[in-house]
Amino acid sequence: MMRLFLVESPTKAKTIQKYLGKDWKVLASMGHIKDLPEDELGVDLKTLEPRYVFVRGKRKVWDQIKRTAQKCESIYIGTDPDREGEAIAYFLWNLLKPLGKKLYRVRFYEVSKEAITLSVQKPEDSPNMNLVRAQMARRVLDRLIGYLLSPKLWVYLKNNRLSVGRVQSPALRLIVERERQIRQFKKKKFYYIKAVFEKNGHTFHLIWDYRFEKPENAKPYLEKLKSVPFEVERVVRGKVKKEPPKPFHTANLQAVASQKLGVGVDKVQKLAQKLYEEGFITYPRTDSLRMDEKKAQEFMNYIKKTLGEEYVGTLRKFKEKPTSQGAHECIRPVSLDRSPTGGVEEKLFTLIMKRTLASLASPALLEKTDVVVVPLCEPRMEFKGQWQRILFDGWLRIEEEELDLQEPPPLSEGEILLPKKVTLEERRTEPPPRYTEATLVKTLEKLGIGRPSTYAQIVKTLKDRGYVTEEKGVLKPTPLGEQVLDFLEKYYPRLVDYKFTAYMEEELDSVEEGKDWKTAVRYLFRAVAPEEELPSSTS
DNA sequence: CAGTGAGCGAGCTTCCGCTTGACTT
Repeated sequence: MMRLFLVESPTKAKTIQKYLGKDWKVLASMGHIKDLPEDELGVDLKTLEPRYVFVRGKRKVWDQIKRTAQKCESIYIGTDPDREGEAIAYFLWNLLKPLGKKLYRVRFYEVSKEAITLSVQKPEDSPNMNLVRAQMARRVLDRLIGYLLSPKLWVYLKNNRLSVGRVQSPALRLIVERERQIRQFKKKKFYYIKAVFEKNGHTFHLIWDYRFEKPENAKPYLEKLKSVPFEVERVVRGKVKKEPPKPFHTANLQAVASQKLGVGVDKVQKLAQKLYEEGFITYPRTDSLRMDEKKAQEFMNYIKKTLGEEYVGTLRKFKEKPTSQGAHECIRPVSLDRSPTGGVEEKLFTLIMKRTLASLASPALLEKTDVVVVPLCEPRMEFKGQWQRILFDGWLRIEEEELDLQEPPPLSEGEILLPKKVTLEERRTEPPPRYTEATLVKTLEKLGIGRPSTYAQIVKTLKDRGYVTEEKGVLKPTPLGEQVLDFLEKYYPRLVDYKFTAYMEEELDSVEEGKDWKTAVRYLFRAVAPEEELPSSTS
């Protein structure tokens, strides 16, 4: 008699099928099977009880699973061990229960033969209901906010296609707020004095770190400095370690790759998905920085073989963010033996490979030199400069990161110098830069807004709604986007308050520890929309 | 009798997050 094993993704199913062999049938749910209905609220406002229906097109998937299940003696549900995966497991469990077969929930944290076999040997008797309820809490709160508050906006701005949401609205605020900072920003010119020296054919300059508002103010100093010798007061050399970068996860990869390859984050995600499906890289939607120990060892051996022992670093453990769900590994090559050839795909793979290897390589060692030179006159003006050079390149050798490095000037303390020239430099203060898709995604991740599978989607939603435009990769709010934010700041300020959204996360997370999910949702929704009528629980 | 306006109801729209492949632009 066969046994059935269920996972979320077909690619994973194929791999696991190979590990488990012929006595098993491995099928994929393709994500969520059941969800709230699309065309109505789907939540009872009195009881907060959600009404779940088949996701469009998933009835077929379920039929296939059911047919197979009937032929099997037992069923193992191996969806991802995170909040969403647990919810998928729960719905599968409820659908399968009537079949009267033996049901198990299994968890594994990497797709390897050992991990799968072990999980099957130690199955659990039910889904983790705290995790399931935590997912429901988020789902229902997001639905209430989205479907009850968006219509307010339709009335207010007379446009039935507008939307607000727990994720998109704070993202909109980031972009609008930055635009307002830029608009208010007054560019200010300022001036500073630069002294150029030459020694042994080595030309270098030092700067007096004092800002003049008007060039006239600098004049007396400039005059004085023209004919004055300088004394080298300090030459301080120190060694600085430059640690290797962390490996990639989704947010990181989108930010770095879209910048380096000059493509949008959605394109990066599509390419990564393709590399994943072709077996070149690990799962591309992850918030984990974890790396399989054996794989890391293999990569380090490769570094040793190609660059030498001294380039081998360590496998570091990174503190997982509280939002991290830990179901996957970082994004890394599956193997160094196979790589795609040609096109942007190869470039993306190379980027991932280099970052992966670099993360396991040894730190670079830099020599930092601080120089202070003082003119022999009053008042005391400290001219400073800083140089860095590489003593040992370490991981830099792999990533080939461009560093602005120059040889320090050959100076020793007490030495007297005559400047070649002393000039007044003009600069202006610059406003903060607008967000690009890449920097927005990074900021969202930092604020804990959104999930790896939706980062690219968030930007698209804001564009689709006409809230922001993108020109030359730069995001700007439209007048409509600004109106929407005005509306939110006026009527639902907490929805666009980063501190409150962080607090919301905390409250929702407490459901995972066993707090009643409906209480949390009711409380949070009331906090966001106090005017909104949400009847108290009657029970 | 033709044209107007109020009132009503139906239909469409909206969230976030998980996953591909079958569609269209």
